[in-house]
Amino acid sequence: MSRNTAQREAIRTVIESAGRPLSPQEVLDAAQADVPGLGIATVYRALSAGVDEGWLQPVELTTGPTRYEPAHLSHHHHFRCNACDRVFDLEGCPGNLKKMLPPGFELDDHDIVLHGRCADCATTPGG
Amino acid sequence: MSRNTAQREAIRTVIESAGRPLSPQEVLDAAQADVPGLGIATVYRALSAGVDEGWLQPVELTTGPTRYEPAHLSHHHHFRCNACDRVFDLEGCPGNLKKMLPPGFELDDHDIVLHGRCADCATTPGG
DNA sequence: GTCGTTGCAAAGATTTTGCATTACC
DNA sequence: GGTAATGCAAAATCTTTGCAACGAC
Repeated sequence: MSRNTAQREAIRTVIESAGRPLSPQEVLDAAQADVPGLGIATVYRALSAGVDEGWLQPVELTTGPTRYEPAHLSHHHHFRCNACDRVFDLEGCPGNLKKMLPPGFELDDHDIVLHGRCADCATTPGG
Repeated sequence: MSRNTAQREAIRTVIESAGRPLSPQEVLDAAQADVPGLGIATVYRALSAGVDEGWLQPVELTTGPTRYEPAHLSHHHHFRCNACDRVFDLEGCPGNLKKMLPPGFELDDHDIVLHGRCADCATTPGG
């Protein structure tokens, strides 16, 4: 039976309120505001526990470390900003990807990652 | 000026004849048939040099290490087999991904990775 | 009090770098 | 012969694990 520690509560709150997928390091940086002594190993363990418990899902990207976001979100894809390295959720899905498969291949799942500049960075002249 | 060493020639031959993107470890395993003493560091350096020289491109996937394939291939996407861990090239592209972007976001590039079982593994009963 | 959780540090795994030696041009 | 490239091993980065101490229930 899992316990409600200050560390895990802080980690969960950070993820639920982020509005976008976070990397373990981003989770650590944000959660340390609540729990100063928090260690990165605890973050990894809490993320792993969250996935096991079902409320958290990993977001595998083509760039950088795995991010994590709440599992209650419906099917969607992701955008990574080349300037600030943040990842954002996108709505919609092109669908009909089976037509890309060679004969005999079976499709289970798919990932789509768009790259570019987020609204914040697109309006920044120098960045 | 770069030199034509047996190591780099073996590495390049392996990649050009593979027909699918290879990981550094796959390149090492295959190229060691030609150059027995080949080391992994040499593979990484040769791959990096190939990207710099323009004939090689990295394939970033949502799972596992970066793969590499020849740069002369036209726009395409990838399929990773969950059973044998190999990656295959796919033809086609859904296109019209801009409609997924939130307001103010700028699209530079995109990756699509399909997951499932390749033709070889789909017909294997137990695998 | 029990036992899941934590924080530190050490260990893995993957990729990069330092350096003396090798070998292409 | 000059110098890019190699191979080994050490380092760097990211993630996992061991273990003694802590603290939720």
